Amino acid sequence: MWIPIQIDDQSAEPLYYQIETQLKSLIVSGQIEEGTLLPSIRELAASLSCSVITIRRVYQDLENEGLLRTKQGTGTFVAKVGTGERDEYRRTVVQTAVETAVDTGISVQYGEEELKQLFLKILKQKYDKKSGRDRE
Amino acid sequence: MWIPIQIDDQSAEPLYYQIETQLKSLIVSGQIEEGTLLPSIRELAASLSCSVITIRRVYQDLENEGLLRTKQGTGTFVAKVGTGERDEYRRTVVQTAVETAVDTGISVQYGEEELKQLFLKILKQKYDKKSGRDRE
Amino acid sequence: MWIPIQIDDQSAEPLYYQIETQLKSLIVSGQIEEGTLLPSIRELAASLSCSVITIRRVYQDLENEGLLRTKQGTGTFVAKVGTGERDEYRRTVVQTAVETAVDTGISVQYGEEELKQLFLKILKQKYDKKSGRDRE
Amino acid sequence: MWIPIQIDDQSAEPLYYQIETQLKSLIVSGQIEEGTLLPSIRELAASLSCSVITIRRVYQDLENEGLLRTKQGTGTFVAKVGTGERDEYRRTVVQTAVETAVDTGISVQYGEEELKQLFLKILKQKYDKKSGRDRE
DNA sequence: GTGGTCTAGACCACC
DNA sequence: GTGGTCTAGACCACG
Repeated sequence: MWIPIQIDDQSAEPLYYQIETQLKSLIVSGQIEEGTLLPSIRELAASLSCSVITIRRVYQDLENEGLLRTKQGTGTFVAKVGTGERDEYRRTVVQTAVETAVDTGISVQYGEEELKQLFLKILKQKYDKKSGRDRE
Repeated sequence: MWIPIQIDDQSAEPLYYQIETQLKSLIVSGQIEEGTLLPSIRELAASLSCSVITIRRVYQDLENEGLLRTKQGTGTFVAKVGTGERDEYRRTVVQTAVETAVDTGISVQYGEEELKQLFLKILKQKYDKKSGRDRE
Repeated sequence: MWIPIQIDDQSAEPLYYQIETQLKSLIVSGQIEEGTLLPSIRELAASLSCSVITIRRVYQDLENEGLLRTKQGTGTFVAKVGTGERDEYRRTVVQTAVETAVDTGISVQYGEEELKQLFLKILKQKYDKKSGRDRE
Repeated sequence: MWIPIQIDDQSAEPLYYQIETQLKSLIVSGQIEEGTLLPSIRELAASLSCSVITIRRVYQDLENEGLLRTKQGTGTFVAKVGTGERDEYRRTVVQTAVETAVDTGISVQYGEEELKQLFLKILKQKYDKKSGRDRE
């Protein structure tokens, strides 16, 4: 099974973190359905050209968070979690990011209206670009 | 001179980074005027209960970014930077944070309208709270 | 990997600065190719008999200048920088040194011809010595 | 007596060093004649807006080098030194600067001819500019 | 193994 | 008093 994960070599973010974040997003947003069997640690490591240790950590972390489940000798699956729980997670992640953005604005003395306009501009840009990509 | 910096011991963010970020905000937002003599590294270290080396690093980093200027035997000053440059910096920082927030929303399949409403809600909350504090 | 760096204990120049300057020269002149994995900070510190912190500072400074890229857990690499940028850097460094020399001459009232002859003499000396060394 | 010394606040060079270097140049190049009575420490400090400590250090250093002589209760004079000695000093200072420039060129793999052309270009520029200023 | 952070403490140079 | 350099050594995070 093919998993769409992009690694940015230039980024300062740790490898495991890049992979973990993206995989998490795919799961909680429903782009990978529950019950799905994920690629083996070795496979995924190979396809991302990174160490198995790194992937093992990712799977481990997500299992600890209850998003994955490992069956000995079979592989790693996306766990069945309540829809409410998944939505909760999804909401939390976005909310945190938005709060950070607003806090940043406040910290450098951005006005409420000024910040709102900036947000709306960027929102439009990004979603226009996205729908462009989606149509392809 | 007193500088309002809050340290969060629980945070995963490195100490030096917390201080650096806050000091940077104070400068680029104009809350500390250019030319101001900052507290000595020993003073600030004492008042934040951390090592002088940590403060030294903060001052040095900000000097490398052109926000501070240090003179041996005299002290550390807020650099005189073109207003344009400072505004530019201020804008970049906020824009990056907003972009990250929107990207996060997209990554977990948030709809444009849904994300907009969430943002507006948080924006209102935070600015209401802020104006409450400001009136005190 | 072995890196040819000479330390002069007698010099008034700070240790970190001597190392930094020489490493920078090696990189911008192309004597160390881009992408090369440099020795670990501990290794280099040992081979130069100095503290790891001194080397760490060197690597960090050069990373801030965009000449190196470090990845935690992996090591420190020579960054892939545009050739133009590297040439630009190389030119700037030499130009500054030459300007300083000429300014010094002017400040003590050297005549143009007098300074030129002195330069040509020293140029010849140094390059003759160099080509002698190169042949070895 | 007025002494033409420029202080660069932006420079990383220590204050005392900027002053010392310029004063030294004025003396060894003969722009201030031997026997001249220099301004008092307080006067010079006032006219350069710096600490008397800094000027005291400058006078002290130059006295140690034999370029100045202090008479109790009278003031500080430019010492009478042999012309040979003065020329020797003048030559040394320029030679060192030129050697540094050539060394820098060599360290980043500049070719002999390339470096020569760069030098001649800068030499011409600077002396043309100088003679422009002199004619004013 | 790698780099990243933080500490305490020393000594020097500058003003 | 100020900042600048350097040290030894600890502990953590990453691969």
